[in-house]
Amino acid sequence: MEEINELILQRKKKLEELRRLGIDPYGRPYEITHHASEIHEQFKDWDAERLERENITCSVAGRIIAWRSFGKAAFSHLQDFTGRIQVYFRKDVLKDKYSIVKKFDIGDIIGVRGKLFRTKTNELTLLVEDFDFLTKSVRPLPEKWHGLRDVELRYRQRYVDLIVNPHVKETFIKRSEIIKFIRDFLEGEGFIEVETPMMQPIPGGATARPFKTHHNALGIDLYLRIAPELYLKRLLVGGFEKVFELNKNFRNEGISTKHNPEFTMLEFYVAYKDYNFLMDFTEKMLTELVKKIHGTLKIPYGDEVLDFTPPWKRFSMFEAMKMYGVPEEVIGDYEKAREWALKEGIDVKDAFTLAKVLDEIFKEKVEPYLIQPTFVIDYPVELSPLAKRKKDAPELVERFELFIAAREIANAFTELNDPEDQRQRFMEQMKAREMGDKEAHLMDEDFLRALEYGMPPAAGEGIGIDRLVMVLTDSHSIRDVILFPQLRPER
RNA sequence: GGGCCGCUAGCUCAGCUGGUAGAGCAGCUGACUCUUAAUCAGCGGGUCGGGGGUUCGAAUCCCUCGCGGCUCACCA
Repeated sequence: MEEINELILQRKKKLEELRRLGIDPYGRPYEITHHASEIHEQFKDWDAERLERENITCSVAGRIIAWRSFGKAAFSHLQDFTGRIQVYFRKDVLKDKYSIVKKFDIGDIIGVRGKLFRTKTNELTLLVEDFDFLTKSVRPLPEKWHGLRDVELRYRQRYVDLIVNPHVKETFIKRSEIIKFIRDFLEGEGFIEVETPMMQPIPGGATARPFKTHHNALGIDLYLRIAPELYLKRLLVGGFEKVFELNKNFRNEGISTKHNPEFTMLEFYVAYKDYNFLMDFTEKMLTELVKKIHGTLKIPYGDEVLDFTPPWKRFSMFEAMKMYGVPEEVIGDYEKAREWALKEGIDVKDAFTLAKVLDEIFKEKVEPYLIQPTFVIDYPVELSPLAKRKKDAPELVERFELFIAAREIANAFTELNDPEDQRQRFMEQMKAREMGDKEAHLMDEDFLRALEYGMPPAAGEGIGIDRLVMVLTDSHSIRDVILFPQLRPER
């Protein structure tokens, strides 16, 4: 995309002038002694006299983000990954080389070396004694006060967003810390990280529509996975007792502030445990995570304060519904439930069973109010074709969902390991699919074969990492926690 | 996919009931060796998202297409 723009032409002209002066505008490695924040950290308590006396020389490299020039001297701020540092150029120090300084533009990347001092206003500053030109920037950056506001540009040109909007970088650093913490925590608990197919012949493990692709050499269609679940459970059959996978899933559905077509999911499985164990485990893992990231268990989210202090509330799905005003008789009767839902203005036109109607009512009447961390447990079997039935209530399964800030953050259950029951559940899903439910699960004979070899009793959980990061970074769109969210191509 | 809102200079934004497209920052030229939204003087910069229509005349009104945001529906 070659555009003719006066500002770009001016900068390209300066680039040629640099070449004429013998400067490589796209430079070489540069040896630094400090990052910007390290200088501030190390010398924050040093006053002007001490800096003068001890004659500290250091070198930093970064992008010029501010420029104030006075003819024979200039102040600038350099920005590196860690922060900003003021630097000071003087003609009497740099002599002939000062003519190059005059060619600098905001956005250029340079390396500087010199003495630290404090200005009249006490700002820690580097008096440049020598510098190397490292990279010419031929495109003008957004302006210094307002930065880049246009959300479309922020997502399309995330590189610019990252340069000029500091909190964006902080969010993604936090994201990295969150993921690292989870990996470390699970490994500390004896879990093994595995990688299972992203391209699957039968997309399973979730109710969702997949992306389809094609393998030429094999001559088969494949699907980008909607979940790794069925493969991870095959590993339980194979003898793994604690496994996890932390990677992307793909779902061919709408895009919204809570949905990106590719998103990051943690799934982990533990043999010989049930969903009660997972609730305690999740509470422990997330509590420690929040403490690590925020240093406290009470964190802001929009206008709310989320309090992660354990123990978290635990209600059954039906209890929760009653608590939020759903009449008891509605919960046990399809016709009554449907009637009540319609009266309340809830869309149940595609809900042909009691469980589906109750699910709709729950989403409308309960979910929006689950601000504080809350486990909702014991779901209808029909909504959970891979979960084990409750012993004393076989129409329910041992399953929980964790809600935080009215978002489903985790979904977990005691795994169904009876191959005959599993086959029945698949059959029912096939029936639903024939009725037009495009998201119903597909029959997976190989998975059933694996169960027939025997999968130990186990519990498994999925945690939506992007949503968790949203909650922990006070982000209100999933696009703010995904570096390059999916957009329509530019035209 | 539906509804609402937006798209004007590199960036952030004005532009009224249709009448010669503006500001700030950034840029260019000049002055200036402790500034930090530096200052002072001068200058340049536009397919007003694209296309079509109405009109003597359209950034402005109408139609259409594109891209985005919010929201509803589906989902995690």
